[in-house]
Amino acid sequence: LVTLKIVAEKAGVSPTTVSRVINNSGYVSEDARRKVEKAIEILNYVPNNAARTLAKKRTNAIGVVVNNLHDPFFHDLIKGFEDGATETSYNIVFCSALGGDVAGKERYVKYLTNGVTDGIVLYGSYLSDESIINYLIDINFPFILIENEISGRIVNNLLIDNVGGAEDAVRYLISLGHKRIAHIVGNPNRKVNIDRMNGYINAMHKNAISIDPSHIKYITTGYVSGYDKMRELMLSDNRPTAVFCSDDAIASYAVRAAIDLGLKVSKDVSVMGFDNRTILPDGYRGPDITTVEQPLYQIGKDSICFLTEVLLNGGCMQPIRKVYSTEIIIKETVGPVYG
Amino acid sequence: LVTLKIVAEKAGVSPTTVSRVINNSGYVSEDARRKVEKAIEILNYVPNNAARTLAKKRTNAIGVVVNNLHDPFFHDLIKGFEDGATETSYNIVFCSALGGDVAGKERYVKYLTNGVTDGIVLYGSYLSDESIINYLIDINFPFILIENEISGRIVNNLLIDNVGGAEDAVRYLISLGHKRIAHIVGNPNRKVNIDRMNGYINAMHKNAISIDPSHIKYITTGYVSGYDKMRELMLSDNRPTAVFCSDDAIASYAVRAAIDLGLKVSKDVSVMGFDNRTILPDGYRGPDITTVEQPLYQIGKDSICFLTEVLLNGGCMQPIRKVYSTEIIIKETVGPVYG
DNA sequence: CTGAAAGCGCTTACAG
DNA sequence: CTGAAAGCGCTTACAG
Repeated sequence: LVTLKIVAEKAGVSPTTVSRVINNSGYVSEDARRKVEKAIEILNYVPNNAARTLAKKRTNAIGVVVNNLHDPFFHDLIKGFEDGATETSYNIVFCSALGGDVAGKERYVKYLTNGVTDGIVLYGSYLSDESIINYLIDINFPFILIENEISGRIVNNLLIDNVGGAEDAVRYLISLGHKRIAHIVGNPNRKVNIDRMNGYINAMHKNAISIDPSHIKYITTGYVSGYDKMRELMLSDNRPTAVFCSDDAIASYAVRAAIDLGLKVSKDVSVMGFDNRTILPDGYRGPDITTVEQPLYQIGKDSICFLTEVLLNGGCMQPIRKVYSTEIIIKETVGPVYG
Repeated sequence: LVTLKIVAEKAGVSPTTVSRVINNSGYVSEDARRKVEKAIEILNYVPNNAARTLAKKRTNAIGVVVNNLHDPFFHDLIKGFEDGATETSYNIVFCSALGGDVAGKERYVKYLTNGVTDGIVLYGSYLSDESIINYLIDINFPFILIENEISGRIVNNLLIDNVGGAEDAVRYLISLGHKRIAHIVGNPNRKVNIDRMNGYINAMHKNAISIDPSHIKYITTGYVSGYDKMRELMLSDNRPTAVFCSDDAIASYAVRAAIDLGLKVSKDVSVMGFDNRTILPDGYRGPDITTVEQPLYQIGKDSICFLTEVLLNGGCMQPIRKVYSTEIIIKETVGPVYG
């Protein structure tokens, strides 16, 4: 193993001087610098990060923690992280917890926050992340939270206006004449789904349309059960003319169900999603889903850039709070109400 | 900041004893253990990984390095890594280099190999990774290489039989009566594409079918140019009846081109891919592509498990070399030759 | 079963 | 411009 000390001996200078040249700090004579650089070259020396971290109390790395990194949902977001990475001098490492595994996520956070990164990006609208967030606050560790929030604690926050976006979506359906609008709700342990449901309710109330309680369906076994919920809705007595889903994955299954029932989507029934995912699960090949777009790429990129700023400015910074607005993307699954 | 020393004071024991209980090593009286555990609990102590790494020369982490983590191609592979992670006690961190950026990849490898991980999984069939691989060998760092190889150096290797898989694919086309079989070749700087091309050539030779040189097309601007290449093939004088593509992404564009030309895929022309990707780029919605499957999930999982073994057994282990075989997956884009 | 001491490989005041 | 020395927060022989 080649250490800084060995480099120093080879170069005929003190370890201090070697340190100065690899950190490009303090005064070093041209002559000394050349000797050190040559020794580094010859010995192929790379500084040990653990030792460096311990001495400097700084790792020069940022951690990104998500659930289910394999999910194609992350496509845009990861691209944002990657592009953010090219604009920061920090190394970026990703950690993934499977499913909604809080314990696994917590383990990674404790790992990353103790001498392996300087800051972390925590993604995910999980209510169950509260303990993790509290931990980060308690140890006063720099982090930025995407798409999550816990009441009463103010942190660096990147949010999407899910309530507003859902409200827009439902208002759009109403503008096309729909009144019997159903809602298929995703996992209620995720704040994002609760917000979107509230947006749905708001829009209905504001337009003085009363909601048939049987028109609100919760998925049970993941987004796949959007299929069953849609089927139930379509076969019910008070069949809705439009269905707003918590996300595109659910919507894709709703569309499949409608098609399998012989319905023509957008004509016989409208289906609207949320997310504007480019990649839908399980090889979906139905019509393109009318949806609400959230700027995931931008958020991913911003999260790295903002966190970099936070780290560089130390504590002397206003907490970041940014709410990204959404946009309706008209595609093929929504049409005017029949008749 | 709460350190081990503070815990020791609080518990009224020496730092040595605290270290023993957090590492569960050596003898500790029940009484001392209890006092230490209580102090840890009260102070909410978490050991500093950098200090630990420096002292133990062991990080208890594994790094996974890939290009373009955002690519949905990684879906199965990442799932494999994640599931592998649940079977090892190592923490897993992912790093992503954008595009074919060797410099970025090298930077991450140098970072990970110097006091941040104990071993790394290097994915990708890039010929240009040679310098990285040589570096890893030179510093004697444990790693496992997926889908890559450099001649003359023996390393832990997880490979896919790309030559055999491609040969099978082309033999399958031949068995359906095809003779004028074209090949659209992906980036020739990736070994995988060269191997598959060799498989194509082998199959043709073994069946004594001569190849029309104009039937071998190289993509130019990424998989999207599969579209143009297919168009050229379909409009050429000696139009092929079947086209074998280096991968499914290219094949998906070839299919798009055929359809846009008014051809019926599988009847007028057969298209075969490689990878059996569940998620095709850019919202592909054509027929399901007949292809060759590689067990990416298994490989991802195995890579973590094998590397864990290597790390636990120190140097005293035979190098790993495993070649995974492939399987033809018949879907909708291949049919018997016309007439 | 326990603790004092040295050491892991760096950095950073400090003195010159 | 340069270097000796202390220290970052742990672990691990070693002696008891």
